[in-house]
Amino acid sequence: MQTRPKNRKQQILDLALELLQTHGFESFSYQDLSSKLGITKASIHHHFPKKADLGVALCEVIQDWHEREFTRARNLSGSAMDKLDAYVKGTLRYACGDKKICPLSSLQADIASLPEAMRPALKRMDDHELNFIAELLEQGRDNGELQFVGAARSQAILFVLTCKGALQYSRVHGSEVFDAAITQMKTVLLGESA
Amino acid sequence: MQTRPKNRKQQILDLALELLQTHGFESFSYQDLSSKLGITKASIHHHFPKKADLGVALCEVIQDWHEREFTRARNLSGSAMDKLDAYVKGTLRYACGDKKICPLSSLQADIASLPEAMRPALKRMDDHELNFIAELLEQGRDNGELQFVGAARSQAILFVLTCKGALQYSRVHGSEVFDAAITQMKTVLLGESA
DNA sequence: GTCTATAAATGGATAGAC
DNA sequence: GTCTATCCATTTATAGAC
Repeated sequence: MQTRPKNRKQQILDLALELLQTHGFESFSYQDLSSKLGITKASIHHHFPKKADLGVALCEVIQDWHEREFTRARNLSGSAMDKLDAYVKGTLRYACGDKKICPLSSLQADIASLPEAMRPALKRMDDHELNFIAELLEQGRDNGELQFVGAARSQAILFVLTCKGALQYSRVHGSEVFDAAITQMKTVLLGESA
Repeated sequence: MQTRPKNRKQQILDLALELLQTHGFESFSYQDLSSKLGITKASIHHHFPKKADLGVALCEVIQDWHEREFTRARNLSGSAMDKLDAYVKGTLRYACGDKKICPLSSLQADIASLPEAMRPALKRMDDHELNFIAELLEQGRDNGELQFVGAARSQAILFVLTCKGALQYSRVHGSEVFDAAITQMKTVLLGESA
């Protein structure tokens, strides 16, 4: 309802994140941002002088979001599967929607053209996420709730790749692919009894 | 050794495919092609007037490659797992290498900015590939070699997403991720006895 | 913080000579 | 089939007024 938004910088970041997830970092321009926000390109440059600056700021946004979401999922009172579900449905699916993919997947796809400054941040976030999922899986196996062989980290890789790949496929083929992938994944983890 | 290559058109397509896998369709230019091939942009336009034409031709190249590879894998005398392995190591891994991802993954990532004419081709190829893997999985389950629950198509989704996601991750994090993902995947399919 | 104006580079594309 | 030359639009980025 406010004509003058309290924080223009945040507004730019919000839109940039959306465009990152729908089009990719190299495929949206300051033009896109300025026209959709109703301000000029020069104004965007005032907040983020170079596109690499915007990219680094975007990485911080994603990192903060991950930390909040991981803490939220960890603190749930339910089972390990409930927490994994909170990650998949709450974090990934909610933040992505039908036309968006995971921001980290988007950055990975553009890796060859990405500003140098963004790469360490990307690696760090990927690792952070993988560790979080591995922790939940380990927990679930320890209390007899989940079943899988080998290192929790290996199973975490399988889990994360499936979720993110499912989002990418769904954007092209519809959400049934996402549902099929997640259901199959859960069935396997719960011991193949279904 | 020939100074005048027999088929310039094919040479352009070969390079374009590589750039598609390393940088993405929107991230390589006629400039890139021309400088690396030692001819001018105008010459590339002679063979492919618009970039969408090049894109459609690229889809045909990928489709042909899939058909050859799928036939090759089907005709192997080994087990279902051997055929899946031929797909993973022979088709995907060989064609992608350390710095390349699956061309279909690359196109999926760029879907929002892709020329209209390429989209139906992408959907068709994704389906074709999924059907092929589902067929191998079904075969393996029927002869008692592989174990999984539910529809073969659902398990095929899991399988394909894992392989392609692993390639994408490996480009950023190194090939250990690829190996870990594939090993874990196979262990699950072989009945979790390892 | 936002604007106008503009620079400098790049990308896709075409015309016409050889 | 390849070249030179050129066009037009877009993109990143900067200078300076308000």
